[in-house]
Amino acid sequence: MTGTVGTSGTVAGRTARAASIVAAALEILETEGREGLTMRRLAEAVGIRAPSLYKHFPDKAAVELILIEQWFTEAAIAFEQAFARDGATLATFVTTYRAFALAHPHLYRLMTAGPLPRHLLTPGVEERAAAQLLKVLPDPDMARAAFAFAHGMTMLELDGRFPPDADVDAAWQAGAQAFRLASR
Amino acid sequence: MTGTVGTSGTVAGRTARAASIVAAALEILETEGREGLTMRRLAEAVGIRAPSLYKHFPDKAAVELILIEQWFTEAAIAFEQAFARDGATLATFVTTYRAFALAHPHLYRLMTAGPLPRHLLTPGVEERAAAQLLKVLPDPDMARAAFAFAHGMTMLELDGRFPPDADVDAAWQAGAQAFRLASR
DNA sequence: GTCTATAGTGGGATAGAC
DNA sequence: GTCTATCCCACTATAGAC
Repeated sequence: MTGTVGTSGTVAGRTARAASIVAAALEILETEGREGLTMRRLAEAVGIRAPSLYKHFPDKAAVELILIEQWFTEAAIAFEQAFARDGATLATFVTTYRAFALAHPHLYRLMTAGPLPRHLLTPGVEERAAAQLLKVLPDPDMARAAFAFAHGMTMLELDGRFPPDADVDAAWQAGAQAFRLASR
Repeated sequence: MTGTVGTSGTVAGRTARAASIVAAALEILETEGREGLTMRRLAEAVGIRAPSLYKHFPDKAAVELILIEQWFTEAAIAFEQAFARDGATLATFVTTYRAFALAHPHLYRLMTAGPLPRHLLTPGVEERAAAQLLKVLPDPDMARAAFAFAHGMTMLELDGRFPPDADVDAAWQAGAQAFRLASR
């Protein structure tokens, strides 16, 4: 039981081929980054020719959007599990945030680069992720500031912007401490 | 007295033509963004053909590097002046930081995207900008955290990632408040 | 649903004449 | 220092046969 039915069986409303395209896209993105994810490269990984991809997705953005949606949900689940395991604290939040981003740097960039096409996202996907932070920082403005801190730290870390001698761990902790103080 | 001497007079060690190329590059970058800045487009703005650019700069990266250097210095000056005028406070820092980034969004992206080629930067350029923040937040870890906050807010704001109903001003203030509390 | 062929666009950079 | 000509690369996407 793999969930497929013949050659056009569906899993979550997508054909098996479409699912394999998304899987390949994830693999390429994670190993080669966003520039590495081209329609030619993607087709090659799946074992077909590039034009055939357009029988399954209208364009490249559609493939990327599915990755983004999938991983918003993955992130929300990661936060939910971490909170259940280690307690819903700011420390847990930043630790989980950082670990997620460092484990999937290219995916993280894809998810956070440019405007979010909210009108194309499944409703609730974004809220589910955001709700986790609001659990530990109920004030929306403070929560957004803390989110910005986490995002900024992540980008600076991924982009290698901190000087070689910087103690990045300590900076994460200092920021968490600041927002902990402010939330009391 | 414009500082030029004949057709190859130098200003700060660069020829007049090279200076006009950099000026045009800035203009294009600010109005059309980083993708708009191509060697063809740049040459057109200067009034020459693209291959001629390579008589003045080894490659495109060299042109971008000069812009980055120039504007690191501009940013440092902006902070120094703001501190002198409004006092060296965290509030002045975030206000100046945000204003600078919003006034030059494409330049800001260029300056902060990807690894800093430190070995190519004039020594002291980066330090001068960083020193300003250390005046108000002497602990280097806390300073880095506050810098990450400012960078994150800026990127989220420039990328249009905040929901339409978010009070971005309030988020900036909340973050500033958090780091102010933590620095006491 | 897959293919071949190709359109259309754009980019950075070099060679060599003047 | 400028030009013309050109290379070589890459990309997204479409048309139409099978």
